[in-house]
Amino acid sequence: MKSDGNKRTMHRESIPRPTDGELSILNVLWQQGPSTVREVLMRLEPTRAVGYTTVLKLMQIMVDKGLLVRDESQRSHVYAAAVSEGDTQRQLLDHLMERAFGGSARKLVQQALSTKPASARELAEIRSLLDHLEKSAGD
Amino acid sequence: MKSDGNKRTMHRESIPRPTDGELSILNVLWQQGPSTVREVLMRLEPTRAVGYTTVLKLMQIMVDKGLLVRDESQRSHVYAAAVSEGDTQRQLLDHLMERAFGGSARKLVQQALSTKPASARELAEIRSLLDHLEKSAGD
DNA sequence: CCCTTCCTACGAAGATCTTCGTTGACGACT
DNA sequence: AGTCGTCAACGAAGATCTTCGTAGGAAGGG
Repeated sequence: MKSDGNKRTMHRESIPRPTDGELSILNVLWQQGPSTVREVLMRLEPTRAVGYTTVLKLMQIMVDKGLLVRDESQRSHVYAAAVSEGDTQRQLLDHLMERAFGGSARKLVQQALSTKPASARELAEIRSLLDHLEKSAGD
Repeated sequence: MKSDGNKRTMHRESIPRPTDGELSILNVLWQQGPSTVREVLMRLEPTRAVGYTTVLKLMQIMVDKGLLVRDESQRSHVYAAAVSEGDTQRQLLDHLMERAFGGSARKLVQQALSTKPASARELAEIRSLLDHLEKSAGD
């Protein structure tokens, strides 16, 4: 019995921001593509002390939340990220910008750059990005 | 009876990252300086639906955590931020950078700038910051 | 003095996040 | 068929965050 019955009928209602634990799982899935719980665990274990059922539970919850999708055709279910890395980064960044930087991208960027100085090449890349933005920004 | 007895003996053990609720209170204290619970509530109410005791409790917990300091010499205790806005921003940003951007400041900055384009003046300010950084960054 | 108002302190409830033990099912191997 | 390893499902526990009701003390006015 497939128990839960996936809530296909559930309205898409914006997907919630992932927690730190969820993000560590998403990072694995973004990096290595669709994976089983075991495969995610293998990747997580070196850096985290975490049990199999813990990861399983988390990933099941993430399916409910809409963060992951699951393929149950195999005995070992295969999970995949249902949200893109970029969208997630944007969402988390926007949230932080609002809560801690008064919505100012400038303050955030300045803080980010002064905290962890990038390499000369990275700075050049950012500068290049600025060039692009400057063309379209009217103030 | 001062009840709790401030843990002067407690080691300073790094101060925890503030939660969203705590951040909204810190924002008030950073903006208007040391304030009573009532004063913080006044500032919060327009945008949030929150009760007096809720804010009181939160601020008391924040004192325990080391996020705020309290002056009890008045009947209405006066609270002040014990952490600077910049330090807090840096802490939150570093955390997000690690968890969601693989520690890359460049990716974070690019995402931030492309999400919410700054004005021409802001871009110029960032460019100026880059000039400074380039001088000191050797890579 | 008593009453009203404002304050702190306390405890508890509900929500969410994280963790894991246990159970029952499946599959392969003997 | 019996055994062993692996898996999903479930439930429960502990931690943290947020909320607020209630109680008791302090201050000020009548």
